[in-house]
Amino acid sequence: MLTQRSRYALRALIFIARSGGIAPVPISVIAADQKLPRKFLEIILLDLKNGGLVESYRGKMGGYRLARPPGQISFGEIIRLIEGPLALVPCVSVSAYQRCADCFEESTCVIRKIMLTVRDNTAAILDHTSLADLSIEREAA
Amino acid sequence: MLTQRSRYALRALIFIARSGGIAPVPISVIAADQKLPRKFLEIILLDLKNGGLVESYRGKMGGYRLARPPGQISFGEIIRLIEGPLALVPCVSVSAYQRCADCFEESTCVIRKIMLTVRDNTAAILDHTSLADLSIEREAA
DNA sequence: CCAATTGCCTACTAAATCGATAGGCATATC
DNA sequence: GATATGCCTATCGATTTAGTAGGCAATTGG
Repeated sequence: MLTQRSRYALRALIFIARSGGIAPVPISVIAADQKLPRKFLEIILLDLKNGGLVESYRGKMGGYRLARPPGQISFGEIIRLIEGPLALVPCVSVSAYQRCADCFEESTCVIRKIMLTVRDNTAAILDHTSLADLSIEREAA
Repeated sequence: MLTQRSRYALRALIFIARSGGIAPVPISVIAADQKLPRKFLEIILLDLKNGGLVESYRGKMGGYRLARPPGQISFGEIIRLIEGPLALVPCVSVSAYQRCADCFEESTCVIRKIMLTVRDNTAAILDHTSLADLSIEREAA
């Protein structure tokens, strides 16, 4: 399961993407609309900023904007940034590979084999879906 | 990422499946061969027993055996038992569905849509691979 | 019957993570 | 210079994680 942080991050980014004008969106607006704890959201947005997904502007009329076009921000990148690797075991992670402590031979490990398949499938989906792919909601709205 | 518990559970079960004779396998043998903390492994095996995946026998000549043929024990079932739901968000879990607290409309939620796709793909892989599918290792050994 | 070997049960613990909250400083706008 | 914004530091309680310790219960072999 994803942590609350990741879910909040996704909702905040989707909200920003949809509010997608030129004017930055203040934290308080995001928090109010999405019903997220304001102070907690601050921390998350700071992480998103440090991760290069959003830009921030201070002072009156300040707030947050996407750092790139929504089509270039994938769900995979967001989740990796906030949650960590998509892989279920370290030895199949691309972004954070780590050999298992007492692994005899990776190439013959059954666990690794199936976990690699899972990772590749998951990554294929999450990395090819971006904040621009919000078609369902647009139809509904 | 999976917890250590889940990884240990997988390794223990695979080891039991491979030692797959009539005689039960003692914890100490599993722990020694797989280099797992013995006492910790006890707890995990108890969970696997309570979850109906293994049977235990006490006393001399005691130990653990699979409760079913290896072909009927899937990776999905093991992971769900020890780790919890495969789903990344509760609202797409089949085994532990839960509506999101402040979800307006599930059918139009973008996050839900992609997470459902991920879950279905993951479940398809993990539920259709069982302890009987150890072909790679057999080839190598 | 007794000793050895095995699983089972209870309790405990140290460390990390999770989900926040509080308060004040820095900066930009009007 | 008041106000609205983001930024930084610190703290907190609850839960989870990854174990460890010690002894009781049952089964088997001699």
